Amino acid sequence: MKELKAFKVLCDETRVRMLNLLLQDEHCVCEIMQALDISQSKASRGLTALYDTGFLKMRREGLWALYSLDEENIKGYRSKLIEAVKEVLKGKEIAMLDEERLKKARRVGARCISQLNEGKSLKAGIG
Amino acid sequence: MKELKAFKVLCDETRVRMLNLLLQDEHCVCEIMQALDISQSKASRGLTALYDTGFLKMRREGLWALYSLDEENIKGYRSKLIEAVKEVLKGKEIAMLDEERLKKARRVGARCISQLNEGKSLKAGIG
DNA sequence: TGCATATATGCAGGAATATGCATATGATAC
DNA sequence: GTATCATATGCATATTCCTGCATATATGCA
Repeated sequence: MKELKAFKVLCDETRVRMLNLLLQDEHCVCEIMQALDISQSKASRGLTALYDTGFLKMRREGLWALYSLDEENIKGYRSKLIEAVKEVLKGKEIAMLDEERLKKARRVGARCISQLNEGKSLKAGIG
Repeated sequence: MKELKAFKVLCDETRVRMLNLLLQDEHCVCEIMQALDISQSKASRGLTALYDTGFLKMRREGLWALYSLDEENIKGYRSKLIEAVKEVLKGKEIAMLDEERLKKARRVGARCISQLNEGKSLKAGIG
């Protein structure tokens, strides 16, 4: 029963948090990894899993892989699952933290903002 | 995030089929195991898992453990998940088969109906 | 008391999953 | 071309999950 893969992908806290962030806007892997404070490989794998199960779509822009909700595909059981996810994360402290960190982690230039913030001697200009 | 256990319990085809059967009526372990054509321990564990995650309630009647939907508890994310399950099983061949077999597997006497049907020399009276 | 029945569970083997590390890939800039 | 960057992925390990088998538990009946 292939539909159960969609349930399975949402058993994982990291992936649920990712999906939650992507309900609103499109984001690249490095934004997500900063927002959730996780490793790059974890972020990449999680997003790929959500993509493979039909929740997300992806487009490339330069070096970035930009993931966003695949609205066209969010019908039937997937939309019910997303509603369930929303219910679960509603008012959760961690979800708010994720959103806070996401705000500070926008992809704005040739490098991710986190590096721009931390690095003192980067030449890259922004916006 | 304890709510994710509810997602996890529904990653398994057997448990999803169980829940589906119990959306309608109360049933004992032996009915479920016959309906799904699975082992007793598998049936028991599956039902226990659905119970532990708040989908089912249970009452005892003699030797039987009678499981049914815990309606009181099916609010919020659990109800969304159940809707998702319904969507997934809607029109599925296997779900129909489960229901067919369930009809023939009612608990009606001192023994499960399956044994009553197969055994030729059982004294137990029915109904 | 002793036996039969329905259910629950301890255990073990095997399968599936998650994840860090290192590296590959593919795009961009110089 | 080389170097750099964002992302993806192979590998190895740790952990979790599933399930059959056997057995324990608990109830009912004689």
